[in-house]
Amino acid sequence: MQDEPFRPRAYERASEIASSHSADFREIYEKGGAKALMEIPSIGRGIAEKIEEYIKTGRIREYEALKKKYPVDIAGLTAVEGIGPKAIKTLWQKLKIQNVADLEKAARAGKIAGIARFGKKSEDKIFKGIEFLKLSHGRFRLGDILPYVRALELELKSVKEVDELVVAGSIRRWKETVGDVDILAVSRKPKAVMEYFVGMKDVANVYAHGETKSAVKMNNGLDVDIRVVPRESFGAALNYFTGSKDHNVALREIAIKKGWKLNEYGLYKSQKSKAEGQKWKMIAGRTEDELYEKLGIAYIEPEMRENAGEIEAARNNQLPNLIGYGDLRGDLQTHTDWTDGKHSIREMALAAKEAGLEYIAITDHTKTLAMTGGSDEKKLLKQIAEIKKINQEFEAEGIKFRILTGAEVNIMPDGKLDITDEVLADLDVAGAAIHMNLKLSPAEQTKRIVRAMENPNIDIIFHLTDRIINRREALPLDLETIFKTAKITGTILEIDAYPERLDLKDEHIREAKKFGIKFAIDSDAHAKDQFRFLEFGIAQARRGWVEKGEVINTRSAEGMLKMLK
DNA sequence: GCCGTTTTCGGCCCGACTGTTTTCAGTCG
Repeated sequence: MQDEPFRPRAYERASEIASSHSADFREIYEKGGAKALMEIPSIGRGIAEKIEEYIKTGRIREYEALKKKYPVDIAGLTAVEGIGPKAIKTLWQKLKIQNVADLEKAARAGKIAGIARFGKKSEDKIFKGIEFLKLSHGRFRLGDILPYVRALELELKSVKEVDELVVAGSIRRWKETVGDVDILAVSRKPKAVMEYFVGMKDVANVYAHGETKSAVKMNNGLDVDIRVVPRESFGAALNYFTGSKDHNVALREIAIKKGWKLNEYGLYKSQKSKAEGQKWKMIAGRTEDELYEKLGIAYIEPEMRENAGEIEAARNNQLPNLIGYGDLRGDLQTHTDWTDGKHSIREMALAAKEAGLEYIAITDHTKTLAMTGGSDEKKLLKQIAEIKKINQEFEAEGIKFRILTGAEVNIMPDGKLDITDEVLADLDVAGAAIHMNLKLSPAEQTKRIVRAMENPNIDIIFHLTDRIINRREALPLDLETIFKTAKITGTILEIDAYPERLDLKDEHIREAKKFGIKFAIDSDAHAKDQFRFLEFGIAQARRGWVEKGEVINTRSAEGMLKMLK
């Protein structure tokens, strides 16, 4: 708003670093002062001093002075589609608009159309923007919208002017929540594709309808963007449209250092000719592989493109060899109609086999999770016998599949378990998890988990942080202590693939890896069609840079069991 | 405000679409 383009970006970058940094800035400051903060990338003297001022006094004077100058809800107003800093400044100066409520009132009174550089259309757009803001869902959980997106993808692929089409953006990176859907298409008749796209029957609003780029909102509130490029630019466009933005910017900076230029159409080398001055010659862009190769770094999988060290790793040929989507041979957390699952042990096993697995562990809930009808020792022993029987039937019927016995044991507030060690010792796979008493202090929660891991019969901690995406915060845990204990006790940590959990999440997985911890990727299936969830877990593992060897259920049942306590 | 195997000063990613404009600024991704 003050015509300063770069300083705000520097602060924005610093704030992103702060929110994703594994250690708390306050602790870093207390240990090493402002100097230690300045060692963090994107934190220089200026911002380190601001952080210091904030830690010491609880406020930042410059920020408060700016707030006085513009007593305006900038974050709220920019959330209205089409409203940016310049518009906010004008609206404040001319109409004293401070927040979205003021904006709505002014638009309703027809006051906006009269201001310089605003017209009737701007006013309508603001109206619409506010309406959509009220309906806005924020970010969608990937698992909730992926089926819808795949149907949309199929529909668009069937359009005859579409030669090629792919869903890019955060969906291709398998980010756990999705802000909008980015679709890339190749077509020789982009206009026809655009017309089909904005005319789809589920479209609620058209934000933009251009020759090669359009944007709409669907009836379910999801924003979808499409972009059409020529075939020779497909790789560059795919890279550009997959993001993340930070990853793209970093790639462009590599190009610039070489004196080249990277955009969504390709990688270009400058050619000087006397007659025409500077010209750009395309040197890569048909495929992503070609693009990375020309930039001089190894190909980076979409799940890793967050500018979180992957470019450095690619430059040094130190990228991990990520676990693949077909690498799982078993599933170590599944539920049946013995507790809160929908289907029988046999049905679940056959569905797992159908999904390409060789074995599953049946891990129904235990007795203190009363609402699920959790098992006590007696019921567990009965289930063990039943599983043995089904395995024998399978053998007799020539069905090559193994069912392992197990449980999802409930961890009590003090870290004790609700099943005796004697019975736990009989199980093939004993997982433990927190389901209640979520309000304990970080120290108590951490102690609780540590105690469960120290039990020699507990092989795996299921969904460690107990978060529900978009609904429930992760437990406040001292992860360093937990990861250390997991390593020492040989406890496996689960990557729960249930789409609303995805727990551990990507950043925690990367952190856990540093301690040498092994993982299990489980569906947490409560019905026989839920083995499809495993791909979300694998994606999350890939986002955490996990290799096949670090996941115990990529092994055969025999090999996997040897990895347990 | 940050940063530096081209620089401690002078850069900072790049292009499409829209609206209000007669050539472009603002917004978005």
